[in-house]
Amino acid sequence: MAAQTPEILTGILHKEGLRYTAQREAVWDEIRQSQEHRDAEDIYLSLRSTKGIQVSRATVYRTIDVLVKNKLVRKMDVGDGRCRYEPRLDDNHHDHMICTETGDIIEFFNEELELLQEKIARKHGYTVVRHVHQLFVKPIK
Amino acid sequence: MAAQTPEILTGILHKEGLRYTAQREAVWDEIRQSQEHRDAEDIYLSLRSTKGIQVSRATVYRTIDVLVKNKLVRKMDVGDGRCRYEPRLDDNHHDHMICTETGDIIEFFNEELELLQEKIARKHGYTVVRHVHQLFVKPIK
DNA sequence: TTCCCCATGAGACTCATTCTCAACTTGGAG
DNA sequence: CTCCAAGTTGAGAATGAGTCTCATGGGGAA
Repeated sequence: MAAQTPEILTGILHKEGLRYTAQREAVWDEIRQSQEHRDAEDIYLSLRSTKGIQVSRATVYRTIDVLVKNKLVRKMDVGDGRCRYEPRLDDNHHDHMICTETGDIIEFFNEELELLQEKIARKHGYTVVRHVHQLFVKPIK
Repeated sequence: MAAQTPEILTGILHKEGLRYTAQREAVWDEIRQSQEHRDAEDIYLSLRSTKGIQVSRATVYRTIDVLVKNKLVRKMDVGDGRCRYEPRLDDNHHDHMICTETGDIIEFFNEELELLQEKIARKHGYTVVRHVHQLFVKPIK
């Protein structure tokens, strides 16, 4: 699976008529190697400072767009003005729980919940295209 | 109920140590009288152009903050860069369904869903403080 | 090698929202 | 009634994430 990773990116870039460049690879690697839910500035700074890779904010954003469009990366808007990104490789759908005290982001998935959403939409004559579901929670003492 | 409305605002302002001003009343009236999910610019322009009330953007935002804090208004982030506001008077909690084709916003409430969320949070040692749940939907043909 | 188109970076730009600060009100104290 | 300290306001500057521009840089095909 890990061995396939580069091909996943090249395949997508090819499909989009885009070239495989060092910057695009670096951005994808940076997101892929992290389990965190990071914002664009984080990714940009990490590439630059920590890894010393020459890349611009514009390229980071542009590359992320491609990755999101092709489902290699999930984009989430926590409502604080900065979007977070997480790798979506071998990804099973899940939603997020955000701890209001620590900022921790916990992933969760519940089949029943998914079915219920579709059921609700249908009741109104719709079908669910996508959804945003975030639980802002606090620890039980 | 309608007769109580002014007192609701004065009470809240008093509790917050704020004065009851024409601008604050106008902003609350504007939001209260509408069933729509409107953005700040909408509210601002409506107050100015349509009703000819002298008010600034800063005051609109400042007043909305107070109203949101005191649960007279609900703030929702649809993810398109502008927050929407809706009155919360006599409000029963509900979530939103956004039609991806028309932009229509439909409200819904489902008890089972609410319980399920709390159950999920508890499973992780948390309790739900608030949540964001938006279904992006399209009509069934 | 040449040509052409794609890719990139720096910085300008957008746009919602927040902040600043001087001018204005106002509720009370006296 | 008058005055003052404190709360309010508006205009516009500032902020900040994200997007756009455009001149420069490469890379691949013939």
